[in-house]
Amino acid sequence: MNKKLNKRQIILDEAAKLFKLKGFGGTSMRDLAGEVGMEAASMYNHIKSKDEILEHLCFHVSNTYIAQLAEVEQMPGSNGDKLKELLRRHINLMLEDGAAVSVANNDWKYLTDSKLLQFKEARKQYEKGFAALIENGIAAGEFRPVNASVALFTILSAVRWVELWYRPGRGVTAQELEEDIMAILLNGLAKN
Amino acid sequence: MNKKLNKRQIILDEAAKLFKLKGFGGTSMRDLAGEVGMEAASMYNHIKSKDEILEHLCFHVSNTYIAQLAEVEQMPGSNGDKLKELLRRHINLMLEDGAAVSVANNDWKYLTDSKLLQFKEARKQYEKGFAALIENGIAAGEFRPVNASVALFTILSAVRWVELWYRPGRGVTAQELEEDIMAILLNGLAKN
DNA sequence: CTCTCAAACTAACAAATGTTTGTTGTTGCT
DNA sequence: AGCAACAACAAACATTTGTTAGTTTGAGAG
Repeated sequence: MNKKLNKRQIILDEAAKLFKLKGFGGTSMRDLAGEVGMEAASMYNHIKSKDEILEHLCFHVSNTYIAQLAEVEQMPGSNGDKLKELLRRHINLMLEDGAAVSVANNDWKYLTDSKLLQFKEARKQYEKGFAALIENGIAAGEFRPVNASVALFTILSAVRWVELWYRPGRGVTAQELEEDIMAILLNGLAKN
Repeated sequence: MNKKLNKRQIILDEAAKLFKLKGFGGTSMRDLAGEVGMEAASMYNHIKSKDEILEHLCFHVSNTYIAQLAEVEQMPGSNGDKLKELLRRHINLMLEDGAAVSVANNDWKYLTDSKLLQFKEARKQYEKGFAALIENGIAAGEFRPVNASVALFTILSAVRWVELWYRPGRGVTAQELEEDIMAILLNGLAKN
């Protein structure tokens, strides 16, 4: 009974890796089946369609992000503290589930119709919550009075390279990574 | 005689827009032909293949970046000045040629064989030069002693949202944009 | 042993893909 | 007018695509 869920999970995991590597359009069901170790047709015993795979991966990520936002919003502390914690969790998901995050970042545009709308909406919700932290921080005098949207996208984009670049054991630990990124974004690169 | 170059340019420009919007794999030659205003087969009077289009777009961008690096390297001034100038030009190309930059950022992985290698090499060269500026700046005491690679990718990624987000007349001018981004990256978001 | 049922396979499908072929205007030069 | 080069077209191509149908396999339950 959980054998089925297991095989399904293997397919989803392998799909995330392949989509990250070769893109959604560049990955055929036969490619994926080869990686999983069965024929393409056999996978349809476990998944509904190629689109369903993409949807699962994208919404797994967006749901996690939104849940993290909700948690952080209800924490005590300054806006700076909250922003830092949200960013920390944001980076963490990339480190733990890099392939899925990569797919959600790059291949979401291949979602169809209502699912595409739904995903865009979810992303917008996350960005709105993120921006609110920045705006509140500016209003409270914690942050520089920059354009909040510019700051938001600068920060969110800044951390995107993590999923492209980071591999465990590359001389930089996850902690160092988080610290350096947050140091640059919050305190800047210039010494003064 | 320049009619041919003209049509070819139209195809390349339209391809950049479509690839940005729907991805390389998600754009068929018939889609593109429809946008250009001819049949798919007719385009082969102006271009060699779909791959050639992708190659042109990708290398146009990478060549420009590398040329800008070479120019800035030979300028006088501190490492901070050079970094600032290179970043300014980097952002500028995104503002002026956003679609092509988008393709080079997202669809380069569909390049084939030697072209793929070549592109990766070009990117590495650009990153190396960029990183050298940061390292020299740290050595000279101009910058915080962070990991140069982390700083490099944080900065390069941070500006990537520009091509995804920026549209002229969205309330933020190109100047404000550049200033705010550079302020955050160089001086940080936190007030102190 | 036999029945069952999920999960794998082979084979085939229709649709879409990038590209080639052969042909037909159309333009400009002599 | 006549030739040459170009640029558009329709039709077809071989392949690849995602997916379905029908069949076989194999393990567990009675």
